[in-house]
Amino acid sequence: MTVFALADCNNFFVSCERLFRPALEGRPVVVLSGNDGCVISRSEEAKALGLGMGVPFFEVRALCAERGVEALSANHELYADLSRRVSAVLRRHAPVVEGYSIDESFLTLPADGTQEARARALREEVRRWTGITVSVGLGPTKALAKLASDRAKKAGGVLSLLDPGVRERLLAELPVEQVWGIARRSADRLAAHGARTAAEFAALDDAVLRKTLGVGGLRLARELRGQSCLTLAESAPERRSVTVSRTFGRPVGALAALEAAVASFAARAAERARRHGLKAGSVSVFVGWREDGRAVSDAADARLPPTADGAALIRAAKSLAERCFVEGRSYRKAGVVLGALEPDDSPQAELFDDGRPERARRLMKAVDRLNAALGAGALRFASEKVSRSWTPQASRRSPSWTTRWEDLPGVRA
DNA sequence: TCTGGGGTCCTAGGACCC
DNA sequence: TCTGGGGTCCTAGGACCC
Repeated sequence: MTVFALADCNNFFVSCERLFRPALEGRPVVVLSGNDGCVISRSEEAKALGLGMGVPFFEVRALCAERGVEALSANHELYADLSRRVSAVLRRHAPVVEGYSIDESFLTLPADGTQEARARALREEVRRWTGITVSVGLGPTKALAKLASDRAKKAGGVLSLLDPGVRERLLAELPVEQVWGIARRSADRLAAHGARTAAEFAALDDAVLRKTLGVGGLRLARELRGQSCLTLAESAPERRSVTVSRTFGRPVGALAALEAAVASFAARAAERARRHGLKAGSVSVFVGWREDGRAVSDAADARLPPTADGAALIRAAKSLAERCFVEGRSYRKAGVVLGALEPDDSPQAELFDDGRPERARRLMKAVDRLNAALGAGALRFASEKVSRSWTPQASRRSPSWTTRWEDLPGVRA
């Protein structure tokens, strides 16, 4: 028998920033999303000031200035690298580690009474080796482990919900919308059946659960009862789609600029697909703008012979952008989604194959190698460069301390 | 007047997650 | 004036097939 554990990095993005700027320790710090739009990570001091998760930065800018809050633009390159390092340590402690998000991993531990000691040891090693603090939740199911990790932060870093009595007390007082997988819509529907706490939710009749929230809801309720329904993914599931999208730094009204943005997104998406050894059989482009104060969007998509060739995907994306484009609209964001992904290992001969796919494959391989050696973006398609007027703002970005030679921190004795 | 039963595949949209 | 970016799964309904 095994138990589930969830290791969750505390205030992850802020913690990453502090690693290389210890002066931020003990001070209120927030990390902002693209265009410095929203608050997406907060230090404990920032939370104490009442800065909420996901609030628009412009609403709290004055408060931040007044209270000396350090606001930083997100540096995902740095966070991704540190996330990999944390996972590497976790893998030393558990045979199966399922990366759930950039800052959370599920793992299993043997149910032999040593779980809490193991969890503490793991937490200590992650801290010592990476500088990141994790909270660990233990439970007989994934949903309960997740719930335990939420509470672990205030309980010394490790919390177990393996004891049924402890579990019952917690679920009885927990508002149902704090359960993993239950948000407002579902909470409203559950309230109609008189279930407002996690315990009341778990106690609902199976048929009612199925009818109200579908199979997912039923599974979740069973998980809260201690009956394990969700298994640990032994290996990462095949990726279904790749999206690259951005809110523009300033509105885009010209087709040429929109096409340049979309070309750039398609190139990045193609790179990501190649990194996963995949090719795409469909491309979709979406654009967003504002009308009477509300956000509206449009999209167009197309099938194409599966490919990971940047040039082919750029061509497709640009023609879709043209299809979406309407003169006079002031676009605020756009994105490219690659779908119908499949492994790129079987060079399935195309009908009327003239050797071009193979040449494109070799070209892309060379581009990827050069960009890996010289730094991302060293080599780009000309169509990306026509206009960069759409580039998002990120004026408060920290250096990529661990992934770019030119950003390597220096140490003075 | 009465209009089957069972299946597949695809897509759009809803809901949720971090 | 200013609200991110990247994902997943499920469901309902339409088209189509025998």
